[in-house]
This record gives sequence, structure tokens and C-alpha cells, in this order.
Amino acid sequence: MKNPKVLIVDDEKNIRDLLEAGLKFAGFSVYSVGTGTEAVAVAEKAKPDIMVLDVMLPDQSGFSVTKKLRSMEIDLPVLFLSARDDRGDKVTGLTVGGDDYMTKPFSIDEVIARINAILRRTRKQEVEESIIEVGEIKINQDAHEVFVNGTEIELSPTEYKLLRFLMGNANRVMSKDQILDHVWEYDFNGEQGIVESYVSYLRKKIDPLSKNQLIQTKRGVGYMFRTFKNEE
Amino acid sequence: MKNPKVLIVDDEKNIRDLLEAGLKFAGFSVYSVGTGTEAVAVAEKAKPDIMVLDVMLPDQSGFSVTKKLRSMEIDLPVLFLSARDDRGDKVTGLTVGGDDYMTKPFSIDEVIARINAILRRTRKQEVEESIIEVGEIKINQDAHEVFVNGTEIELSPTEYKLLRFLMGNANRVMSKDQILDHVWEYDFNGEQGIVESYVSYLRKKIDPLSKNQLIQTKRGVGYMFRTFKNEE
DNA sequence: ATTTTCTCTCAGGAAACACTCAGGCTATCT
DNA sequence: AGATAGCCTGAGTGTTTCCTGAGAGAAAAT
Repeated sequence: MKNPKVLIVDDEKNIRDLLEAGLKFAGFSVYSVGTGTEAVAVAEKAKPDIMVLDVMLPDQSGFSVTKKLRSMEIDLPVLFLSARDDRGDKVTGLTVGGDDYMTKPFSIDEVIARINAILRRTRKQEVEESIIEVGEIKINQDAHEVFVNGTEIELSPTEYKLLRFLMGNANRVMSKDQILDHVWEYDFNGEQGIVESYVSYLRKKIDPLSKNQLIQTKRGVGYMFRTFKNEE
Repeated sequence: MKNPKVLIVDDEKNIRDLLEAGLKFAGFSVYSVGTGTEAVAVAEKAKPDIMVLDVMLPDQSGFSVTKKLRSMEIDLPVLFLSARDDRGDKVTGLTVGGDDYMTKPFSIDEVIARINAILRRTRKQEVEESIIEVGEIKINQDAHEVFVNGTEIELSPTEYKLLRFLMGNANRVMSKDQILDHVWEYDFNGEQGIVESYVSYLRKKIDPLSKNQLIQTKRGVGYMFRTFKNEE
């Protein structure tokens, strides 16, 4: 599958735009609608590979959207989105297939990671490997495990997401703003200093096990995960 | 048998959709209808390997459906579904041969397990092994027995289902939402805390007999049944 | 009918985590 | 060299997450 097609369904335009930009940049073909009715129509016509679906829509619930699609023999996996509060009641039973579920606010890269995980499970096509290996570091995304030269290290969720982002953009400098936008939840309005803190945490766990300074500072620009020659 | 064909017969669309999604993901080819008349028609045409049949249908009882099929020389095993109240009398009389029955509400994974058990009994083809062995733990699904390094442990039904689910997804982190959706009944309306409780129960029974911490917590993500190298 | 098991909720405590801040350090420029 | 801006990191705070024991109510077993 070269460019998986994603259908985004959310009534908040901000979120739609956010997802659309992020997913397009990640190489997906994106369709974006604001109501359940439109979602059904587009799903039928465009045959997306996956749908990102807000469970609370103005015209109908996300659950009824999936029901309609299934009755039309349109079978596509779903990543459900919901506000943090309204879990529980309506939401149960949603992730029975290959589906997944996450709460707002989220971080873009986490959405991308989940989409890839779902596509990996439901299609046999090579979408993206569960294992990311860049230089001395190997990440198993299914198990959420990180190895530096074969030794496992324990990372907190935020440390994990930051490392995954930097590795996914290896040998390319990422500004702190870019990092904030991708790794932190979209409603985060703290300072850039937190990136410095987390880079520091990461280095403290990684550096003792690595031969090189893997996360490099580009003063005034940002950070870069670097690979070195004569490796592997 | 590569993809066993399942015919779902239930008038409640929610339940049909739920089953359809779960069974498709589990690798079955699914046909789904809402009435007994349709059931007979599809069973004749599609030749399913097994039928999941609600005993209370709008047009005719599940009993008359099976009778008709039998008179047509169509012989397929049945997993009956019934509401909690009308158990006993009617239903037990129905289960002949390799049939089985279970009450609503059920958990998806339990339905899948029962279907596999029936297919195992009625066909000689390899459907899915009765014995699941992952690392230090072995489950005999037919006998409902669980062994940790050869020593049997006694688990309650819920503990058993939880362990089976985690082992079936070994080395993959499962979120509490996913666990709730698969292990608990579909109408369960409680909180995630119950997963924590049951993981605690399981550990208390497993850990004393195992060398490793088999059920691992991935804080902020979920739980994972882990296998270790240099095993088996 | 009584006992036992099981399911689920709740709440306290412990640990991990997210984030902020400030003082000190380092690279860069003049 | 000195000044400046940018970066690093330890300390501290408030929050979240997880674990587990206790107990109520329901179901099952005796």
C-alpha cells in the first residue's frame, strides 16, 4: 500500500485541520468531513483504508456510523476519538475488531503511530514495521520496548514518544516547536524548556549505553538524532 | 480449513455488528442475517461451517430454524445465544451433537473460543489448537486448565478469560480499554479499575510459580504478557 | 438454607510522571 | 576576553497512575 487513505470525521474544524496536516505530511491521502452522514457518503465513494472517527458527532454517534458502514458491506478499521470524560458508557464494545481508541487531547505522532499499528494488524501489506531500528537504538512499537545496543531501557510515555519522533526524523534537525507540535498534546501551552528537560532525561538513559552522542544539539536550531557511518 | 464460514442470526443489529466485527477480525468469513427465514436461505446457499443463532427471533424460534435445516439435510453445528432469563429448558434441549449455547450478554473472546471449540469437535480439520502454550504457561482450553511450569492453578472464569486474552496477544501491549472490550461482557459499564484488580489477582496466583514477571505493566499504556528469551 | 465463591467498587498509599524554575555551564560573537 | 544568548540539569511541586486490601452484593455450590 503506497499511500493509505484516511478518512477523518470530526465536527471540530481545528482538530480536522490539525489531523489533516499531520497525516498528509506523514504520507497519507486524507479525506476530511464534519458529520456522520458525510462520513458514510465519502467512505462509500472513496474507499478509505482506515477511518479516524470522533464518537461524539452532531448528527449521529460514531457507533451508528460504523454500524451503517458495516450494513453496507463497507469494512474498514476505525480509530475512535473521544473527549476524556465520556468514556465508559457509550464507548464500550468499540475496539473489538482491529480497532483502537484514544482520548482527546492527543499528540499528532501518537495518532500516526496508532493508525500504522491498526493497518499493520488488519492488512497484511507492509505498512510500516513494528520495529524501528536506527543506528544503535531499536524500538519495538508493539511491546513499547526500547533497546540501546541490545540492552533494554525503561522510558516514560513522553520520553518514548520523543525518542520515536527524533528517530523517525533521524539526521534532520527538529526545532523545539516542531517537537512540541508532534510529541505533546495539541492543547499544551507550556514552554520549550520542557523539551530541553526531556532531551536531558533521554540522554541520561541512552548515553551510558551508546558509543556516540546520539541526540545532538544544534544550538539555536533544535535537536537531531544522528546516525554514524561504519555502523551495522 | 482456511477461513471457516460463520452464519450469524440475531434480530438485534447491535449484536450482529459486534459479532461481525469481532469474528471477521478473528479470521472468519461472516454472513449475518436478522430472521430465521433468511438464516435458512443463507445456510442453504453459503454452506457455512457453523451458525451462531439467537433462540428468540421475531419470525420463528431458533428451534424451528434448526429443524428446518435438518429436514433439508443441512447439517451444521450451532452456537445458541439466549437472554439470561430463558435459559435452561428450551435451550438445553436444543444442543445436540457438537452444539453449545451461551447467554447474553457475552464477551467477544468467549464467543470466539466457543466457536473454535465446536469446530474442533465437529471437524477434524485444524481449526485452532485447544492448547495454548506461551512461555511458562500452558492453557488447555477444552479442559479449562491452566498450568504454570507444570503446576496447575485454579482461576475464576474472569481470571481465565483475562489470561487467555493476554496470552493470545503476547508481547503486545494491550490497553485497558481493549482488555475491557474483549474480556468483559459487551454491556459492562464499569471503570478500568477492574482490570487492575484482576491483573492483581492473576499475578498473585502466577508469580509464585514463575521465574519472571509474566504480566508486565506499561505505565500509561496498558498490560502485556511477555515471553523471555532462552525459553522453550 | 447456608456457605462459598465470584464480581465489582472503593479508597489509601506508594510510586512514577509531567512540568516549572533557577543557577550554572557552553558555544558564539564582538 | 568578556558579554550574551542558548542550553543543561538538579531540585521541587502537584498530578496521575497503579496496586492492593476490604467489603457489599450476586451467583453458585453444598
